[in-house]
Amino acid sequence: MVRNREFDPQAALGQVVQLFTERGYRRTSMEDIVQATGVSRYGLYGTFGNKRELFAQALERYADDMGRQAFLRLLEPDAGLADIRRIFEERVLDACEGHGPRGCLLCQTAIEVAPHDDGLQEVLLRFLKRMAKTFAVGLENAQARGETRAGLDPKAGGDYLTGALFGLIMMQRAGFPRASLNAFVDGTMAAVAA
Amino acid sequence: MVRNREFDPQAALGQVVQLFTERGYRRTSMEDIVQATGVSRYGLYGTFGNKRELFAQALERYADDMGRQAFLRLLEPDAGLADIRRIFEERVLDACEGHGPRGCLLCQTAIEVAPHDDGLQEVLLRFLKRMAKTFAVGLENAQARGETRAGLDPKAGGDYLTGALFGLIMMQRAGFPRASLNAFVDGTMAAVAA
DNA sequence: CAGGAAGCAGAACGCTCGTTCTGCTTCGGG
DNA sequence: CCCGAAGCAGAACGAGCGTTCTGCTTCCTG
Repeated sequence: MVRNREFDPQAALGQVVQLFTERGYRRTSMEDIVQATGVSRYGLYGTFGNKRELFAQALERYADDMGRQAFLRLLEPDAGLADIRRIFEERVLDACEGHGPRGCLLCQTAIEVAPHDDGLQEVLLRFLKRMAKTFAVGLENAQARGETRAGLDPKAGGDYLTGALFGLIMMQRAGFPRASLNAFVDGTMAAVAA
Repeated sequence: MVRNREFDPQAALGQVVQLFTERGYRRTSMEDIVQATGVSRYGLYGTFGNKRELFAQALERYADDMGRQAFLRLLEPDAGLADIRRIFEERVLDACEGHGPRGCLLCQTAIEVAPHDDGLQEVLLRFLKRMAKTFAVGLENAQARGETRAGLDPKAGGDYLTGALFGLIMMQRAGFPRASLNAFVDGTMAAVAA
């Protein structure tokens, strides 16, 4: 060990996440990644392995960030439906304020990669199951305060909200106007609210 | 005009739809299409144009079939929530009975193609708007018979159901078990039912 | 029945991709 | 202070892609 690395792997991985999220797996070339991160091929292959492994690490990173930023508050006992709604609304705002729809790496993976890569399919499903469980905990908290509709099973509701979030993201990517996205969020909340 | 074509363009396009639906745009090569359809490159380029135009025609065909097969009955006056539910349930059965998840060309387009191709984005959005409108008509019919939840706006509900259908398909592609898919369908119907 | 326009199969072309290799630069340890 | 392990930039390679071209076959038309 003599010469030191000139780049920060975590920062580079963050930019890789963004690239894959916007363009998907096949449309993002290693050359694109070299350009965007400023890291040499040598550095990329030495630090992250090949393209597939790099994608896997980006996926892991994306899911971790998502869990930390958006979903953490659902685990607190005073969380409620408002916090669930906020996750959906932030997603809407995120795309409308920002420079066009930013996409979602989990969706990209589900559609483009997972059906052709059993390993990544397993990883993806693990993240989604965790997301569904977190939603379920949020619903339990909401239920304890009587916010949810009668007869709602929190576990089933967690699966439902997970799918609904992806439906929203899909509408975004397809180019639906903001009014339609808001209608979707309202409909989703109507499915679980009292 | 002397020598006759040896293939049926409509039959070939049907197989192309299947290929793009399963593998997506980038993962499907013209060589794959030649192999699957048995049509020569000459025939493909002469009849359909290049790959992008072929995809556009496959998308058109897919949306037409979808509209004809699943959505037509929603337009009849005696249609109701049961018919809407059946669209979702058929989608669930389709993937579970069949040979693995078949995917959805509209989802593939929304995720993989539309964000990078304004023309196809417009085509896609046109189909989805039509789908939302058809759902809305179905909801109006259901509303007239008092099946829908109080205060439901059929137009907003149509947008909601469109996004929900894509959420379901995404869950399918991600590998969610059938129980989760059923939970999603139940949740979706709970959002619109009385 | 013969000419030729149109369809066919497959070779070929130019390009881009993921990955590896090469020669140079850096800088801690003896 | 200099040796060499490790990082760097970019050339290079083999494979696969979308597309076009070539030589042959078919069969309607006059």
